[in-house]
Amino acid sequence: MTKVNAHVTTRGQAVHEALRDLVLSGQLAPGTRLNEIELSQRLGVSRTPVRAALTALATQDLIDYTPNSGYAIRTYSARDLENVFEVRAVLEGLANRQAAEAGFSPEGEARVGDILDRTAALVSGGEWSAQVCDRWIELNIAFHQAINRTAGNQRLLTILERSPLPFIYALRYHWFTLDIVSKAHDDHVEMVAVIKNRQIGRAEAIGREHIYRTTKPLIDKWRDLERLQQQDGRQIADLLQPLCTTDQSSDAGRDCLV
Amino acid sequence: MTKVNAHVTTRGQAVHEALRDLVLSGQLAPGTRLNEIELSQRLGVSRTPVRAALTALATQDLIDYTPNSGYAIRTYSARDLENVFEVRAVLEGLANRQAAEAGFSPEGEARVGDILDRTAALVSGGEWSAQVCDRWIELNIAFHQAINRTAGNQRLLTILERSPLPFIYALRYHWFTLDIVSKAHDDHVEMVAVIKNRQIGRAEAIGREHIYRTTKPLIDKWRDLERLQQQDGRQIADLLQPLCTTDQSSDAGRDCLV
DNA sequence: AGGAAGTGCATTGGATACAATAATGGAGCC
DNA sequence: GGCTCCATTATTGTATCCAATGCACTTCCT
Repeated sequence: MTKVNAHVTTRGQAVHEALRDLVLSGQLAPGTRLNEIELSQRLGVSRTPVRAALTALATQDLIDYTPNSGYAIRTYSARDLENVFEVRAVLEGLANRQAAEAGFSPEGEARVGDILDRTAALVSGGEWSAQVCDRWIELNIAFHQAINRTAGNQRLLTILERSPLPFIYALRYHWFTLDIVSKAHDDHVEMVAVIKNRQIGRAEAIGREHIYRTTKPLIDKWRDLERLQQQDGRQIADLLQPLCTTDQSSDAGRDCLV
Repeated sequence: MTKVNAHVTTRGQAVHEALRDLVLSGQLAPGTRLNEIELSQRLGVSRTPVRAALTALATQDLIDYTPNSGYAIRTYSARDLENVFEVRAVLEGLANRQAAEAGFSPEGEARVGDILDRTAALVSGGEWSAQVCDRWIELNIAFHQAINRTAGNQRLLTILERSPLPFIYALRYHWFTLDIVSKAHDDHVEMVAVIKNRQIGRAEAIGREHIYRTTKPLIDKWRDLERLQQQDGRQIADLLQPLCTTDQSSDAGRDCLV
């Protein structure tokens, strides 16, 4: 789709990004083994850069690694998800607090305002489709990036950007509803106002709460899936399939890197 | 010293641990390039496991990586350090809060009590030497591990254990004084009491403050070094050397892994 | 028939050879 | 004398080969 690989200089990095997207897209069921040879053939490179990428991904906890056995798509329990978001909540709280302490730069304020306007237009439109949802996700990511950048904490920025909401992206059209998205937007508006007013304590609290509120539906849904799994004896992967009917066509066709 | 490598099954993992210790020990000056061939010869393996280890360490932000150029010991500014500890503070706060929510297990409570007793004995002894300091560091790490384990948040545990206080260990004998260590111990005692009483809000606040208090002297010291660097035009590495006169003999002699 | 040991295969781990890139030094030119 | 360009060299990036481990299947023994 887009030519984002301009800054990539080595095959290892290119494979790293490709596999990262593959894992995050949720196209691979949890537990799926990642065969080095298969991946290298699929990507048109040797095993060496594939192994480098797998090492990096495993270090980031995006995939599981078992010595002398290999790599596999990570399996998340509902408890795992809860933990991930609990951590993220306090980190976003910190980001908001530090953003309120630092205050917006003129450019940052303009950018955030622009993002909010676009989001408002999208949400108030009343219609909700896969395209709109994807567009909203983009704006949402851009918004949080802008806030986190305002905080001026490089370390925090790195951690937040490196721990994306995992494979859950596959659930996005079921997770995000117009209702949830509207509430999220209200949160965003309030966050910006509080940061502008330099209300440090409130900024942190709102940042935290925003994550809890937004992710609770997802955790609940995941817990339901776990329950179903135990009742039916089916794998989560099977239960997940019916939800993964979104267009994966756009992601196909990038078998080769060069 | 100890036989900790029992769980290591591949050379790559062994090299990873060895290089990790090397980096964290602070024996290498910031900016020092990590030559793959040199490292492989020094460790008695080929470049392959060395590269795997370097990839992992760079992913963990313990070293810098520049494509087609190589890896180097990371350089921390005082601001970087501050950011690292700001993040750690909120994470330790979360750990304490969740520990207070969960409460101690009988074994956990016994273990924490034991650690506190030993620390109290060490601190109240009144004497302070490199050996005592090292012993205290062990107890300190064990204490925080015990607390973090009580929180029952695997994700949090992983992040905290993977972002150790960087190469600063080299400064430990100058950073930790009997005064600071005593105050830290008082914090620990209070933390345990608050967790036992299930005072959730206080637990979080104390966990945060504990990190801020403990690390502030280090950040100040680092900032002084930066100032000296600008005045004298000398590199931080040079200014750091006089402080690194601790016994490095114990770390020598592990040139070969097997 | 059930279990345990052994054999063969698939896959990962490690070493080495080769290619590509960047840094360094010197020589030539302005 | 200084600057630029080119060539050489050192180092990283990639591919391939070999070794070692683990797993599954078979087979044999009880």
